[in-house]
Amino acid sequence: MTTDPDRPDTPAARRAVTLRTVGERCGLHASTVSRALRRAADADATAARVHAAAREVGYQPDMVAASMRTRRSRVVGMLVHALTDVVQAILVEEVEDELAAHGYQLLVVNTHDRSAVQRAKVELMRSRRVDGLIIADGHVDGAYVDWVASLGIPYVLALRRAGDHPAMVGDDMRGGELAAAHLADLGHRRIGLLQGPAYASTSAGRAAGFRAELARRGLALPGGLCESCELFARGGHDAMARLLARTRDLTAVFAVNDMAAIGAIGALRSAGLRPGWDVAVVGYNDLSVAAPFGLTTVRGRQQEIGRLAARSLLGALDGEPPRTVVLEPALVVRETTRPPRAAP
Amino acid sequence: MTTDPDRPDTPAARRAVTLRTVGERCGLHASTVSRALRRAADADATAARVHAAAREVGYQPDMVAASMRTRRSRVVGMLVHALTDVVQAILVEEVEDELAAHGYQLLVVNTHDRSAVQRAKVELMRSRRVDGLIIADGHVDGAYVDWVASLGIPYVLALRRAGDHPAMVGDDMRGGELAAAHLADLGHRRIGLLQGPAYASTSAGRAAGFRAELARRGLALPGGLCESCELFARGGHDAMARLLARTRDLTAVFAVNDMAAIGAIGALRSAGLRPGWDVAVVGYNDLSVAAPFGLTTVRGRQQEIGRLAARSLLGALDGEPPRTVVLEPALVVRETTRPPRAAP
DNA sequence: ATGAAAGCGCTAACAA
DNA sequence: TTGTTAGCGCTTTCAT
Repeated sequence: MTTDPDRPDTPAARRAVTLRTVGERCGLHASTVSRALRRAADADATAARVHAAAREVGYQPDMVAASMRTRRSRVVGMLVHALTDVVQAILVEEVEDELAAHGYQLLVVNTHDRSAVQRAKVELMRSRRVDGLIIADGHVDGAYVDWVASLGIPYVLALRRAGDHPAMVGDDMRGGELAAAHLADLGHRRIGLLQGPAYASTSAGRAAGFRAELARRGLALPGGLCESCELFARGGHDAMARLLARTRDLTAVFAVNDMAAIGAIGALRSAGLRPGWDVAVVGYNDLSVAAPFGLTTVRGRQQEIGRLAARSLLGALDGEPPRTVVLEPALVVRETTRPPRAAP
Repeated sequence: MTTDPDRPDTPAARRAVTLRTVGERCGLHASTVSRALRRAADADATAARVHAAAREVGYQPDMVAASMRTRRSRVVGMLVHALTDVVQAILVEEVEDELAAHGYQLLVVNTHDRSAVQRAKVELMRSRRVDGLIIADGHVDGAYVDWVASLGIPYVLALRRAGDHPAMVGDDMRGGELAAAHLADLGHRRIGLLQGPAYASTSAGRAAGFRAELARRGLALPGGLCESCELFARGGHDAMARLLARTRDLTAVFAVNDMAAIGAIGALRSAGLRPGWDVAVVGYNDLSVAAPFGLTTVRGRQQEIGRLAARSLLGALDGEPPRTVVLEPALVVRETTRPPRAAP
């Protein structure tokens, strides 16, 4: 292989192609090259010359070096509790797309909602000099987010709120009300609730709104009709099974997210009950799995939340203080909700 | 606020706490501090002293600077086609956990399986000086991965294979055979196929194995019983609907992934057919949604694939050449497969 | 407009 | 063991 040290432009032979390399190629100083490269290729004669030379020697900017010098990494950190929660995955996907469109990259971490992990990973990301943080695993007790805020790094919450920290969220309380109102309007009176962890404002808000709306209608939730569960299919399945083991005297159930609802549907079928006909089911989020299941649900608007969170953080990096945005939910009625068999 | 420039140890007042700061604090040179900090806090007297001083001044290593100096970023890049594909999310989650346990961080990008995006993002990650790449969006036509390989950066494929590039995958061909054998053994003769994109070795392999096993039994797939679809719920739903619009003369269907199978189940129900009883359904991956649906499926072992990919890349970073590992699939029989109504 | 020089924070050679 | 020095590749004064 002919490896001329003066022209290391075959990809395999490349070694440290820097601004200096480009400069030598076109007889200019590295600093001039740096400036010219920031201009468009057709801005002026030198810019054109420099861009051409850069291409010829296969120059690739070293963003690590640039980060070091400018103190801006153009990397954003994002904390999720688990990527396998489809809602969190949607957020990450939207955030990554939006950031990429603005020249930023994304460092994601799973925290499994464990506070020691949350803090450790924030520290790690700060070591990496991320420009800002998107927090999708916030806890209502503000300790964690308060701490992040105290670090002085730009941040914004997504999906879940915590205290008065800037957050892009859905109106979960309102969504819970919509679910309750819908079932009550259909004539249901004994309605079960599958709720999630209290530390997540999403599940807590939905459950609270649901209970409040029922109470407003004089239908306060009977004690035995509430189960806590983890918000994925198996969790919803098991919780519904436990509930049914205790009583079958119910005609509807609201699960605070779609996966739990789908699990519940499975449990109903196993128990010989037909979802929709024997027991109405309402979920939350309107994931794409909801439609083929005919699941009545509440639109969670997580794509928009992801986009907004990314844009909001980008804004914060430009000095605009982030504000909280609350998106209005909407009920999506499908086949799993019908009036009770023996409507009053 | 009292901001003593000599002791900027209140978090709010912190500004550039470097090794020098720590050194000044304990009367040692920055390089000595650097070395001491790499030792355990209880290794020796100076180590203890330095660790204490570092804690006092709130020192946090600057990994950007370290990367620049060492030419190792301790960041790994990962390419997925979409995070909202649960299988990809599982891979990312496992990879992130495994990398974190070894002090590495993860930069994820969505490529939507578009080759221009794949290349652009690989370049971006290289600019960021990632130590290696995990490719979960490989295409069977090797062009993309061949190109990555030519860059000389350590890499390993996950889930999908391409040419002879090192990959951690399931035996998709074998899995397709298992599905076909199971349905044929139950007595099904007219079996439909919902296949995915040909560029993914996963769907292509499963479909090929399925067809091969049927052929081996003299049950070659009738032309009208095959539909291509996008591998998520809506895609499976629509494909099944198209298939049913053409003919109802089938007693079983194999979808190359669970989400498509679930969509197909929805379409069957809409058409007044009972999944399992009127038309048997087999999926692929054994996602957690499969169980509450009673979906018969093939275990895809994506958690293991993610772990292996991460470990394999980590090994590659230590100089061990990665090897291809193929995991054996297993059939998981549930309620959506029964013998045909009028078994021959 | 371009060049020279400095320096971001770290680590690795080398020297003491 | 500890200190000194140099330099990773870039951007940004400052001079020219």
